[in-house]
Amino acid sequence: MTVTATNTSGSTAPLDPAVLHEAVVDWFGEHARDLPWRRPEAGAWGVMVSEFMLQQTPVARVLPVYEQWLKRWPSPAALAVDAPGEAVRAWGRLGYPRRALRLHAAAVAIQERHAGVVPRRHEHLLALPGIGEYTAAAVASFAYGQRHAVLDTNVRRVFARAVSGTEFPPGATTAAERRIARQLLPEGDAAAARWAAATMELGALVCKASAPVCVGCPIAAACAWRLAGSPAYDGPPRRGQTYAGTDRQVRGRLLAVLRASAEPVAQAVLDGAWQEPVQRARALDGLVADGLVEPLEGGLYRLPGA
DNA sequence: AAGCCGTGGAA
DNA sequence: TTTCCAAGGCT
Repeated sequence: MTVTATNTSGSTAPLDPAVLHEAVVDWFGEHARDLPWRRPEAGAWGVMVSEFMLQQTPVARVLPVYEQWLKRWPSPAALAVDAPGEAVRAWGRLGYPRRALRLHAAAVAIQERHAGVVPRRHEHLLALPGIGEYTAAAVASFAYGQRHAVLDTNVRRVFARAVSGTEFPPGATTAAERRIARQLLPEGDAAAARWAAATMELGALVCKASAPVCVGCPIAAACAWRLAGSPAYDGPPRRGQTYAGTDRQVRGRLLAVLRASAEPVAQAVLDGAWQEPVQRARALDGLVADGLVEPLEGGLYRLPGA
C-alpha cells in the first residue's frame, strides 16, 4: 500500500518510504544524543527503567535519577526484593509516582513470570504493570531490536506533520495513525528499530511541539504540513493541565513529606503540608488507596513497606 | 473514553 | 505571570 501526503492543492503525492528512511536515519546518525539507555551496557532492564521514567518526564530530569537507580538496582531481581516504598523514595521528584510503584511491581512480575529476565515478547511486556502499547513496543524495539511500530508523542507529531499535514496529532492514538506507522516501518528488524529511534529523536529535537526547527529537518522538502503552508492547528482544543490547587498538588505535597522522612510520619506533620482539611484528607485517602502511602497504628504514615 | 495522575523548565 | 508541554498508562 502506498503512503500519500496531502499537498497545497489538496491532491496527494506519493512519499517514497525508502527516501524518508534514508534521510531520517542519516540525520539520526549525525545528531543522535548520547543517552545512557542507548548504550549497549544499559541492557533491557536499563531500557525498561528509562522508558518508565520518560513517560511524561523530560530527558534532562530523568538522567540523574536513572543513573542512581541503575546503580542501586542493576537488575529486576535487585529491585524486586526491596520495599516498594524505596522505589517511590528513589523516584524523587520525577512526578507521577505511581510509575515508581508500577516499575517495582513489574520487577516483581519479571522475577515471578520470567525468571528475572525482561521478556522479549511484546505480549509479555504488555502484560506487565505500567507497560502499555507504547512502552511494550519501545522495549521490544530498543532493547531487543525487534520490528514494532513505536508510536509515542514525538513520532505521532512527526507523522501528523510529514504525512497528514496537520500541526498536531489527534488527542488519542487512532487506527489511522497505526496504519501510517505500520506502512512506514522498514522491513528488517534492525532497520525498523533504527527508524523508530530516529523518528522519535527527530520529533524531540527538530519537529518539536512548539517552534519546530524546520531548517534542520531532513524531510522538510517532503513534509505535507510545510507544503500546505504550515496551517495553524484547527482541531479540538488540546487539553491543558491546571495544577495549582488540585488534588494532584496536594498529593505531591504529602508524598514529598513522606519521601523526606526515613521514619513514619505523624498525621499532624502531614497536616502541615496543606491547609484545607477536606481536600487534604481526600488526597491522603487517595494515596493510600493507590498504595503509595501505608497507614500504620497510632495515626502514623509511611511509604509502603514490603 | 474522558479524566486523572506530578513536576519544573522554557517561552 | 501564565501557558505550554515532556519517550503514557489506567480506569
